[in-house]
Amino acid sequence: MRETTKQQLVSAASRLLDGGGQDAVTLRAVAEQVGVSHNAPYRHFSGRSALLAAVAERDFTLLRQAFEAQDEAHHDAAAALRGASDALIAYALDHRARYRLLFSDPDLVAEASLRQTAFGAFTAFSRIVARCQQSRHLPRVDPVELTGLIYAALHGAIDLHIGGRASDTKGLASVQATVQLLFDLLNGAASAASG
Amino acid sequence: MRETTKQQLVSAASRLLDGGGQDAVTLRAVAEQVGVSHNAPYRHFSGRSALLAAVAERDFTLLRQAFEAQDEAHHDAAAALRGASDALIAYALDHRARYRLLFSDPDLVAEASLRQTAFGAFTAFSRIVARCQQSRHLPRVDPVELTGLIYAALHGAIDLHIGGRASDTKGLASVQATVQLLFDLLNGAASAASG
DNA sequence: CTGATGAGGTTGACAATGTCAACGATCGCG
DNA sequence: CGCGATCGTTGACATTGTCAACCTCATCAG
Repeated sequence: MRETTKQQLVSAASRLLDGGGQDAVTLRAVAEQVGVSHNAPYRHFSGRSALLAAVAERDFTLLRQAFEAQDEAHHDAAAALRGASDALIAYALDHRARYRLLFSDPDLVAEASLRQTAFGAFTAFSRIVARCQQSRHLPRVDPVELTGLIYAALHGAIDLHIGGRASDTKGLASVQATVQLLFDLLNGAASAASG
Repeated sequence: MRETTKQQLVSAASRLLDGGGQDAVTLRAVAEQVGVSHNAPYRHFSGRSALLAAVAERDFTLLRQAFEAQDEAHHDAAAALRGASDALIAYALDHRARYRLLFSDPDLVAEASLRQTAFGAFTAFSRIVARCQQSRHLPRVDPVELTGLIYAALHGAIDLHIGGRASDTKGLASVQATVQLLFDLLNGAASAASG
């Protein structure tokens, strides 16, 4: 068996999301892509938002795995942090509408299981941050608070960039430069405190 | 004259946005609130997105004014920065859907004049950041980059909080705590570099 | 074998909504 | 007076999410 209809629906929704944004993801278009009738999705999802939640859940899991992979791939904690950040940035810029769905969609908070999955990605990221604190690349403040700060800065930089709310002149460099600046300054603060 | 129909439409849209989120802002509901027919809005706006853009434009101007007010009200640059941040946070938490419209809506980038207005708010904020650099409360790196970082962290913390993507257990404190941590660490980095 | 059961799919309908087209009033101005 | 513009109205239409009713067919108890 290749892919169940349910999985096909999720894949089709992801594709439409990448192609034309949120508005392009109509249940009817999704159904047509899979080759079923306009009401078939209701056999697998309670409605449109449940389908989008499934897309988000899948991608949050992929992100968590990407973070874990970076954590394991790098002996140097700072390199792991850069790798995880770059992975998130790359995902966001390659799949803007999907990124927005995961991190900014207001209607998605309802599903409790999705919040759990989202928190899983956050937790994987936090482990890398904690390693950086151990190796004194980051200041030794409350690890959860610090992860929250870095995660927020990353998300904010990405989101403002995607939305064209910031300077807008500098392209991809802008996000990476902002994040790099944060890491440099935090590194400076860590050195100041420990040295 | 109290308020032109056009202004009433913008106000009604804001109200609906606050009350029921993006989805509640249907052109028909807006028209009904104002007491005109379902097609009257088209005499003032080219369509739904143009109406939302007008809402965003008005609020961006209000935010810019709030930033400028904080800049002028505080002799201490650090206090001005805190005041401006608190103003943004308060606005965001009081008007979540509106905040999302201004800072995260993907369909709003089209309007060029709106980007200008959004940039105006950013610029007002950047002046406060520059003052903090002068008084050595913030490290003396590129002012635009630093403003971008702080703005991104602020937005990210707010957005993740509104969306319930972060720890979620700590309420309003979470956003303020995250921002405060950033300011403390940046202050530490500034002292390390200059002292 | 048979017949009930349930999962997965289909067709048809409906209400809400954004948008377009055509029509109408009201007022300033030649 | 009459003309045009501004503002508003009514009516219609396509799209879309969603519900209800029906179909089909594999599975499985008896």
